[in-house]
Amino acid sequence: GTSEFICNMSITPSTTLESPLTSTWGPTIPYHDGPLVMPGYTSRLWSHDSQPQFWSKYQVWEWLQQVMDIHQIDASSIPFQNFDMDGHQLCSLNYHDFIRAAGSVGHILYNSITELKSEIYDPSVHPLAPNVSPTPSSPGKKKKMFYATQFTCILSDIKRSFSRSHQVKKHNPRGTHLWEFIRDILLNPERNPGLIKWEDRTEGVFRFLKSEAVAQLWGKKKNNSSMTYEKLSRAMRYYYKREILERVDGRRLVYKFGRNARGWREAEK
DNA sequence: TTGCGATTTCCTGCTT
DNA sequence: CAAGCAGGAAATCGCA
Repeated sequence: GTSEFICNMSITPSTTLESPLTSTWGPTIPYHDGPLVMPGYTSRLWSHDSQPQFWSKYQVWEWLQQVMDIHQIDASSIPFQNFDMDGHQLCSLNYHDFIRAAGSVGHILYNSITELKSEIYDPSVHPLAPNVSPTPSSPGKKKKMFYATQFTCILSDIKRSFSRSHQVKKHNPRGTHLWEFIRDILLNPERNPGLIKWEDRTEGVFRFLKSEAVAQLWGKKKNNSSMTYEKLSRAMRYYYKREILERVDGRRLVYKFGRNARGWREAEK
């Protein structure tokens, strides 16, 4: 096939709509299925390549989403509010803390963060032919960790491709659907510049405060500069039939999450 | 290449 | 009148 050069991470100058949201919600990174597995797959998922110790709260939250996604676990199965912390705090948690905070999923999260803390990935190194010295300041022990990490990556990839072919179909990675995009804005008040607001948090009722701004942001995510609230709302209305949203009549710009919308509740034990 | 899901685009008509 | 809301119909796009 034709191979196009996709320039998707263009950094646009600040506009009135520019917000912290856009800097971390870049477009999904395209990739082709190369060899057997992809090198550094895990690290590639994180747009923030910084060390977890320096993550912001939002990055921690993003990491949670990614880990849950990789392991095909529904995001609503763990209480995200237990991870309302920045990277420094996250890194200070021990194994039992993770179990306490996330139950059975705790060990997965613990393994992931331990892995990320232990080594800096080098995506340029192919795991099947790792003949590059890792980092300047890491002799023997760290080198071993490096290979262990790469091995874990391979395992993740295998697990992932296995899941892909044998488990529940998953058309899009988490966060690419409109309702998830909306939900994620709602769930990050500190990064939500008054775009959408909860009307009834426990009932899942919310209202657009800046409808066109949200549409622009959505358009930006989809690389569609001509997105409007008019068109976005049509997509929202399609969700009624699928019960991802419930109808709220009489109130303009107000919607409500339906039974098929996941991960918006604050505490479901 | 085809099929399908999830929008995107456009539109007519109705409501606030 | 300007925004929203309702849906139908058809076009797109990415992915399997």
